Amino acid sequence: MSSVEQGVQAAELLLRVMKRMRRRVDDALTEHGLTLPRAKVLGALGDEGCPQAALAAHFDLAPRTVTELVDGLERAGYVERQPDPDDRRVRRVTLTDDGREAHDRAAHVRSTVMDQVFGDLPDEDLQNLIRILTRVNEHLDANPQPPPAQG
Amino acid sequence: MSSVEQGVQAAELLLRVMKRMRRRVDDALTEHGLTLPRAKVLGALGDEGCPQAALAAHFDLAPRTVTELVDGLERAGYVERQPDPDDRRVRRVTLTDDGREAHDRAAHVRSTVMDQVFGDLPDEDLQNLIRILTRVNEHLDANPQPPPAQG
DNA sequence: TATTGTTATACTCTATAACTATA
DNA sequence: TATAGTTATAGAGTATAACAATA
Repeated sequence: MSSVEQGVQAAELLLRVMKRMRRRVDDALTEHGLTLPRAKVLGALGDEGCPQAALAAHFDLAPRTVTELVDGLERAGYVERQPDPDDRRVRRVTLTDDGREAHDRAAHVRSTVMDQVFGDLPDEDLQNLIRILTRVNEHLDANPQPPPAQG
Repeated sequence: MSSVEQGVQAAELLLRVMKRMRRRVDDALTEHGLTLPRAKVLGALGDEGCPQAALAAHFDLAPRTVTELVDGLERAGYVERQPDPDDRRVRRVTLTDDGREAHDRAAHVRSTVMDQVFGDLPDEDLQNLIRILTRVNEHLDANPQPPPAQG
């Protein structure tokens, strides 16, 4: 098999693993009243909260998208929007006690699923996997996405 | 580092690689008038077309979702709905010539991106990656998702 | 009765554009 | 002028429920 074909095969296996992992995390989070994007937002909130623009930058999302995610979390009672004393345009998103609990549950869900997925790999394979994926990520860093053709 | 922590680290790397791969494929498909789910549907259509229920079963989607995807492909001129001579309830989804071309472009996009992502890995790493991911998939097969708790 | 695919409805994630309040 | 976040609008993906046509 050629190297390109092997690359495609690896990518397909990766897609398959990811889809199943994602599905398991999604289902478990749903039972805990969360979605993956919302759980990530909870995870990004420190103790002092965070302006929405910082979330947009951190997750590379449009401001409107952050409004949507924060709306959902606020409806669920997991965050509150609080005024920023230094800049009246800013609304700081802060965790409620329920939000902190939800975040802890989400973290537990995540590590449980990761263990379900990778738990039976021998240490050597796990280390190899980490090394190879790190290399792939570095390759992606070094080869940014080409912009759309202009012609 | 514990094995569980390594599992979490591997999962995070995997998520990161996947997200970037997915983003590149998405962007390239957008330039070709497609989305990932729609491209997959195109790929599943043989020469004789396919009833929508078969697509729903194949991709594990609700019938309503298939209606939506096929609507989009039909608007783009990539598929047509044709009556089934044997069962008047059934609408067979068939590729148009444009649809065939779009599918070919999508396949090319996919393998190009896969090569961008994995193309610089040494053969040994690629083979290891394939072996390890195959094992993970087998582990997932052997450990189906537990149903939601009933208490 | 069961199946195919629809309309009706809804939720989430994502986005752009126009706008308000503020800096 | 520029920034933060909103409303308005849109499109994609996903779903359930009710329904019509057909088997």
